[in-house]
Amino acid sequence: MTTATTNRELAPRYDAAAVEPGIYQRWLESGAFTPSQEPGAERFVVIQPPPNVTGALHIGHALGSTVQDTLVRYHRMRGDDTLWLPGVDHASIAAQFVLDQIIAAEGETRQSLGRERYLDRMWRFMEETRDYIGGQHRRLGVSVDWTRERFTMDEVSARAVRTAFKRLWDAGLAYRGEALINWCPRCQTTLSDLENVHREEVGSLWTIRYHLAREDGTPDPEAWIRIATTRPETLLGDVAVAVHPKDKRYRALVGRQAILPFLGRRLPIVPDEMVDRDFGTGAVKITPGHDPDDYELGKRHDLPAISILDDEARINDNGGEFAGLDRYAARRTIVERLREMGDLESEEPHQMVVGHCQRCDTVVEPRLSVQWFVNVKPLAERALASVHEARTRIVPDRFEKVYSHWMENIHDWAVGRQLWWGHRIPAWYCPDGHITVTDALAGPDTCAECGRPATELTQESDIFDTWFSSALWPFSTLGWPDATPDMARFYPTTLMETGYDILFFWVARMMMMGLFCTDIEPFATVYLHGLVRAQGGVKMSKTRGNVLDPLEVIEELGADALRFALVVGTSPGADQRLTRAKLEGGRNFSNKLWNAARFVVTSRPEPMAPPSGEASLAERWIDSRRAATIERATAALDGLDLGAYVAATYEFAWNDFCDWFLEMAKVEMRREGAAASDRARVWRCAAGTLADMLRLLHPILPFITEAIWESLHATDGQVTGDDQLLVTAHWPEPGARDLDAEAEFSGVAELIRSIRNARLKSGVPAGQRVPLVLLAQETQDGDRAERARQYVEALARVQPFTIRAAGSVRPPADGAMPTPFGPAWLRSEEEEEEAGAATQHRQDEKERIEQSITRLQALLANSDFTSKAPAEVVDRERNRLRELEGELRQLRG
RNA sequence: GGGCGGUUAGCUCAGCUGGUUAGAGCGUCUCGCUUACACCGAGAAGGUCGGGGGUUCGAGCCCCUCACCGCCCA
Repeated sequence: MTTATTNRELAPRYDAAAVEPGIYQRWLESGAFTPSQEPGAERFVVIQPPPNVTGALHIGHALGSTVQDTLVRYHRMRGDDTLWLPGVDHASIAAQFVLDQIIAAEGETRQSLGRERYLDRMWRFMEETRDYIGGQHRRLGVSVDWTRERFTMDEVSARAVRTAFKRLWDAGLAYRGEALINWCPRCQTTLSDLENVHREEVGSLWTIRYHLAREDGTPDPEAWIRIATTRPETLLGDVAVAVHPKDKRYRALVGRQAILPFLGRRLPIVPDEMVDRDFGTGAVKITPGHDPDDYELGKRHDLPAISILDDEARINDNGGEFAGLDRYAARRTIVERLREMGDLESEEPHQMVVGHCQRCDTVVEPRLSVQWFVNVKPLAERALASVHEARTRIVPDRFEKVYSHWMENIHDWAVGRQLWWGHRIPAWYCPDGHITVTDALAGPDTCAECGRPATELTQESDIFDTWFSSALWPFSTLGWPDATPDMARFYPTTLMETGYDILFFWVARMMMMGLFCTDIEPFATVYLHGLVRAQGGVKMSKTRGNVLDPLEVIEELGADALRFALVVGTSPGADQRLTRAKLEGGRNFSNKLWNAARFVVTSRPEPMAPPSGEASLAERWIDSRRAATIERATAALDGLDLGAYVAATYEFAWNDFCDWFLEMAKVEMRREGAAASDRARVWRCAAGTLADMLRLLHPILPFITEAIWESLHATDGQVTGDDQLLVTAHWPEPGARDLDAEAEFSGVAELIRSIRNARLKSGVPAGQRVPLVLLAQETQDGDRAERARQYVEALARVQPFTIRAAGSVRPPADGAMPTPFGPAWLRSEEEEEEAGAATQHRQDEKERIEQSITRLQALLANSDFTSKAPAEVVDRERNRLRELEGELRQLRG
């Protein structure tokens, strides 16, 4: 019957690269990823965090997608109405950063192309990267519903953005106003506080003399106040000098004026509590146009704010003779000039914190500007209550504190960006200064205040911060603001899975905007995963050259291996190190499964007799282990603990199924004279267990389990049932545990392990069969040992295996090894020679047992323990002591 | 400065509401091609659970304190 075997021929090594792509195609064709409406089914809805269209997915994306896919596949198998909706984010500042570099290589700039051509170019660029990202996702195996794929720049999203903004405007929460904002001179745009990344740097602290003004307003060459600054170039924008009101050194100077070098401006010396007396000289220059603290102080003292820098951080016309110099050139020049004038007292190295552009790392410039803001305080209050009142749960829960702290100290959100790629703010200005905000995609017909026709209105050129559209993602993707069927069916969503590093950027804002727009929390649970680091705990970065490209890993080791490695041994919210060894562990596990399946598939009895007869110990035991594993795995997945889920299924597959059950099943199936019906029954058990194992492992290892499922289905359709594809097969039910079988098995396994150990210690060649005598303690031990005979003989290579009743034979003079059934020794009854090496082993054993006995006796003699500890704990210790005493008796023979 | 997390075997990490002798993978050592798998099998060695103090019959787990590493916020 060669046809059957060639049909099922499987290579001895699993080749993931050859198998995986075809499987993904089959899933797509089956439509498995599109939710099938099951009336009354539980819902499980995940909206995928949209990766930036700017580049490729990195290993962090792979982690998020693996976690989501694992949970989604699990819920799909449970029969839930499951939707995982994919999409990408337009990432305006990041996208422009990348595209600017591309066109720079062609000798173009954003400005030289102009807005329209630049945006055309952007759309083309985006199509390419989007395809690449989609391809990466497919290789990873994501079971997203591609028919619902969204983009933050598509029209549905555009409507959502406009509608949300209009509502904020109508509610008085959106406003346009002047404020000191974070400006990136390279990206040429405002940044939100979150995009301004603070970092410690070593700079200088300069001490400068500001001469005091004489009566006639001219500087007094003999009198000055010493101010300390880290940014001398900003003195061009100084409007005052501030000192602490209680600082005795300067009390006499308060109310007088100093003269600004170069420009001659009179600077009042003002008292303010903000000033740190211990910093520098205790006197600080005040530059409201270029420092947030000074800006606040300026408002308190009614001081003007002067801007001295242009868009590119060059000194503007307010800087007099320094106009046109770059900020750093201006700093050098000004310091030099002060030195020449004798007004520079000192320059010292100074540790300070400097803000950098999150995207391009340029030093951010605080700058006075008119901007669009959203007052998010009222939204934050609701978002805070949602978490406090547990309508949304954050996992792990320690992040609730981080979330709360941020929400409680929230600042207005600068939502405008001076960029081109993004949603343009839907505000129109009329020549009279009126502002019209509309949610109509076509724009307003007339000025909302004076009725001027649209032709006379001009639209705001700023666009929205990308995170503004991202904040609407959980419902804009489902068709909001329209009451679409998907909104009704899938909103609010079940789970938001993302990295803790964007808790503020994104999760917090989704909560706020979700509540504001839809009056309900956008998701029930937020699951935050940790960072994936390289070996040694360092961040992966291109400059370090330690990045792992998901596609390369997938091509070399398989998507399943990558998925496994990303989840094994992790706990929620914790950072992890991804190493080569872990990835290989994933591949090795795949190969193990492959070979176990290969054995099952190829060992099917041909022809197949009707299975019958009583289940063997191996069958009863593996059934019970399977039940236990299903319980563990299910509980772990329900608790979002993927590390525990993988551990449970891995142990079951490798230790229980492969190492023990299959070896025992071989014994039964290969036993000479075994009835065909027994062989059939054992095989069905093996195949059925394998099938459930595949179900259990499918969420984390979707490709290989599907591949094996296919061959199992072809081998014996009865095992796989009606389910042609594993992806839509049902999650297994635990069934009953068989604790008797588990107890009996552990005795047998213990016996086998003892014999193997003794063999090795005695130097018996591995292939050689050894005689073994077992002295059964009690009659039932003899029965159990007899039942275990076939396993012991095969798995411990024993021949002959002699079982005797206690007292019928004398153990050898050097003692015996203790086993759960009684003392045993590796000699036939006739043999009397010493197995010398074993003696030391037994001596070690004896000492170990005696120590434990002493410890337990002391414990049980302690009346505090016996009276205060729970009864079952005390009983357990008593039993343990009894067992140990038994073992010791055996050892002594 | 405030907050959070971490410190468990050589490495990477688990360890549930405190309850037997603290586990896994990799690595190491000893055997082994026993017809699923050497990307494997069998066996073994390896830990004063960061230091100190406390609570408790009992602490890797709870409390206090110190040290070091990392992150977030200001």
